[in-house]
Amino acid sequence: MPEFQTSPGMRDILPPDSARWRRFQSVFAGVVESAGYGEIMPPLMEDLGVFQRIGDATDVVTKEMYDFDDKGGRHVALRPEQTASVCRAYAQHRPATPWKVFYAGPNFRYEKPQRGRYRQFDQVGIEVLGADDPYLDVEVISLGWEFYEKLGLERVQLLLNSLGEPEDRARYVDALEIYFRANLDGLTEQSRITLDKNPLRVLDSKREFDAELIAYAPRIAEFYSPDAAAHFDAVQQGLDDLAIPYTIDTKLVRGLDYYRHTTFEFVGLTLDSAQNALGGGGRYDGLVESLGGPPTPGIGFALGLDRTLLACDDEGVFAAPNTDVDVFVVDSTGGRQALRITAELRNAGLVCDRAFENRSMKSQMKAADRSGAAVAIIIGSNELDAGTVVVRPLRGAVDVNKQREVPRRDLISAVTKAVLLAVKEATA
RNA sequence: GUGGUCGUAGCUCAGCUGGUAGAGCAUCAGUUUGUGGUACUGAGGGUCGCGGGUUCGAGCCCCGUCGGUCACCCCA
Repeated sequence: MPEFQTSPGMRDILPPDSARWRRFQSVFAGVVESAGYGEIMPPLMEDLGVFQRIGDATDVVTKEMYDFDDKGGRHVALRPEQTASVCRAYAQHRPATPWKVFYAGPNFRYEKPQRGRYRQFDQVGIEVLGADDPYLDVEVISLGWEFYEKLGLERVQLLLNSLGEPEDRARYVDALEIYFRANLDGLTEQSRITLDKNPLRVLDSKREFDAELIAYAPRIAEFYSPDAAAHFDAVQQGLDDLAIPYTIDTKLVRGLDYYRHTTFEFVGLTLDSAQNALGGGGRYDGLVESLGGPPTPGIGFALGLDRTLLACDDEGVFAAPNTDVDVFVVDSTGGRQALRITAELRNAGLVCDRAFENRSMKSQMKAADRSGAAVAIIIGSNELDAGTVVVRPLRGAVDVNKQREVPRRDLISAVTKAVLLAVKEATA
């Protein structure tokens, strides 16, 4: 065992997984940029207070923050999510509205790690600040939906709910609390603790014992104001217009305190129920204000990379991209020729690799095969003397007769032709 | 944070009721003195997560600890 390993919940993303991650983020960027979203890259670390605005009833804020005093005595924290940073940035820079941004990058939460849950975890997401239009809710949700489609995922379910206006939500919370307090016998110990902290979250319990009481609990829909009901209706109509299927889930209350109106979650149906949330979001307000900005409505979502990739694995879609090279240069004269030839080929736009340490030709050919290259360039003392190189197709059966010796100056054109031919044969 | 479970070569794992460590794959080399996929031969590679204890003797038993994983919790 090596002396040092990654800390718990932290890991190295190695090739070819790293290429998959990068493609994941670029597919996401493609989807949201097509809708006019620009990337925001907030710092990894902010004043602790920025994140405390998320809500002091949440574990994310109270127990899971990576916070410390920096050398200047500032109490800072690694971001546990990015919505708060986006709102802080809005309050700080005051961009024109609606401000549509997306982000991609790591967040940090000090949790006990599990599969699909890490202390450093990547999310992609979008936020829109400064517009309170139900059709914006639909746009945001549809972009998440479209992203899953682009990845190739099919077993994804969209759960939808509305928490109403803040006053609706408050009245509902009161009613819930009264209901649960009158029926404490029907709640598990855990749920009673949750009830003290945040009655809404009792609805989230997946414990069987709680199920019956939750099933007969008051419904948020009974508390909607006319405006809230109209907003929610418009969102549903919009989703219908776009033929995006959704399931109303009145028990869907998001983890963080600042949500109101529309909330939604994307669930991976192939995943175990405890870890099946691929992403979620909703409409919020008060957050910008609490960070020193003007009252500003916001909506957004965040999608977790890890679980989404697990879902992709389950469905056999969005595999790691092929990282094979086009050409592999075999040089049995010591390596200097390979140095010059690879430089030439790369200049011409070809992806190529070579062997080092002057290994035997057989060994270099093996490396060429392993590299996945379509073509090998071989140069030995004969070719060096004759001013030629050997162009050898590598796909298919081993057959020395398929290779050609060409003048050194025809290298680029001969290789390009051979690579194209190999690609054509592969797709035929 | 609480509980269950696992931790042997780079990877996946085997190792009987305790008797001083094995396979497959991978790597390197050779069979083939200039040519890859298959085959054959050989080589390198392990303080059995770490630390204590019991024992004549521990990969195996006991305690602790670290890490993975699962459930709870929380959440993406």
